[in-house]
Amino acid sequence: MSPRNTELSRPDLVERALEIADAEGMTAVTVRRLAKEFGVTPMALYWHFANKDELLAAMGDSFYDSVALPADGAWDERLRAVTAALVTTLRRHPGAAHLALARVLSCDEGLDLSEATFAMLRAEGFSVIETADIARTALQTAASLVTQEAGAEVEHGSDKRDEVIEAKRKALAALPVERYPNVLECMECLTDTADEDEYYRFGVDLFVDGVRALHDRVRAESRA
Amino acid sequence: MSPRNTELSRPDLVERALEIADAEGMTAVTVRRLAKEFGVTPMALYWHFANKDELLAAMGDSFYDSVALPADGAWDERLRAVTAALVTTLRRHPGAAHLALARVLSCDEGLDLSEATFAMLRAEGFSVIETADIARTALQTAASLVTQEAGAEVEHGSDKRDEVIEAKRKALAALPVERYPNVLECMECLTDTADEDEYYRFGVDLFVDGVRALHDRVRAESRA
DNA sequence: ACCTGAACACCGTTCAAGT
DNA sequence: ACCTGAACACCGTTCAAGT
Repeated sequence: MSPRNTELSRPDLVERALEIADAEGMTAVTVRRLAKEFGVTPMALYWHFANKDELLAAMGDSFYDSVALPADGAWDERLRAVTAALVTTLRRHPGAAHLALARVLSCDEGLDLSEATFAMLRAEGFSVIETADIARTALQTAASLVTQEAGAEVEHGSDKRDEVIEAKRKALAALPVERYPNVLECMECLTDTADEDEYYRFGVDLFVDGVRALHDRVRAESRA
Repeated sequence: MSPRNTELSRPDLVERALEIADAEGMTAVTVRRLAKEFGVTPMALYWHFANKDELLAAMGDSFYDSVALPADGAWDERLRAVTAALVTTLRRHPGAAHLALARVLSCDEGLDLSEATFAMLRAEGFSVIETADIARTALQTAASLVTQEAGAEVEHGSDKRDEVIEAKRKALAALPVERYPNVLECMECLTDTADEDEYYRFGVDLFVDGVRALHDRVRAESRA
């Protein structure tokens, strides 16, 4: 596409791949397409990545570069803070956000984040099993919120998103009112997120509240 | 592969596709592969499905055929029951479970389930936005639990799963103890789910407890 | 109604070769 | 050290044709 005006590099390739994912969906992220973007033959990428999986892994890893781990405050506030921080990074590239899930325990930055979160939860009295589950759920919650946001429709790129959403809305609107009164009542919220900040706050709260309830049970049992 | 001993049909194709997904991962589910399984040319499938997306949609829809919607009990017990019921169906085909997410509001059975769940939440005083978010989270929670279960490694088929998990365990075990003491302590839980029932109970509880906490807040505010 | 044959525009990946 | 050319075994999908 564009003529070679710059050398290839892993970070540049990853960045461009993330942009393509957001613009046209992950299906558009192919070795050949990426090569074309850099004005280079497909096989050139194999010098920088062993294979496509390694490219996807690098894309996943990239999210953990910019996650600030909070050190102060009560444990539940810190848990909320990591979850919110994860949401923030993943939101930068919704189309590729799910790639982060498989990489938490497979890159240094992800491991650092995990270690800090684990330490916090263990110190608060959670068992190893609970700790693993809670930390996994925190990441999963962040990824789900970003990926499943109504109106995000992350599997299609930002190019075709509007028509996909419009089609979905039309399909819902055509539903029989007698049978699906509540679905129709919720139609707006199901196809569009009116207040994004509120949406993410709600989702993170739901998770943290659940953990807090569990925490209270754990404390109650240990006192008994 | 096998010679044509039976006619092609949508349900048979879907069933076989789900089996392939579990055995070898979703990447193995291709039009050509599926055709080969039925001893038929790839284009034969295009009589039964408009395209591959429609096949994937039908796979996703299939999960909602067997979800029992509970009618009695307290609202939180019913919410727990739907979530658990979702877990149960999705667990039948972990490799394809994520396909159910995009289809809740796009097939009759999914819509029926949604309508019943929405009605229950609305009757309990949740707003339309809260209702939509909670219902979405219930499904997402179920899917995540199934997909992210330690030792499930759903993206690789059941054939290569063991070596992938072994590799992951080895990588974690090689980590420096000074830097990752808590990760190492949790290693077992991160690579294997010791008690599956407990794992799912924990995950569903975490979600329902979160909703209950929210519910209490809603009630407290409406009284004020 | 249901399936095939041939063809097209894509994939990821190899390997030897160029500079 | 970094990239190319040619080739291979795959994809999904079309369209006209067979029965």
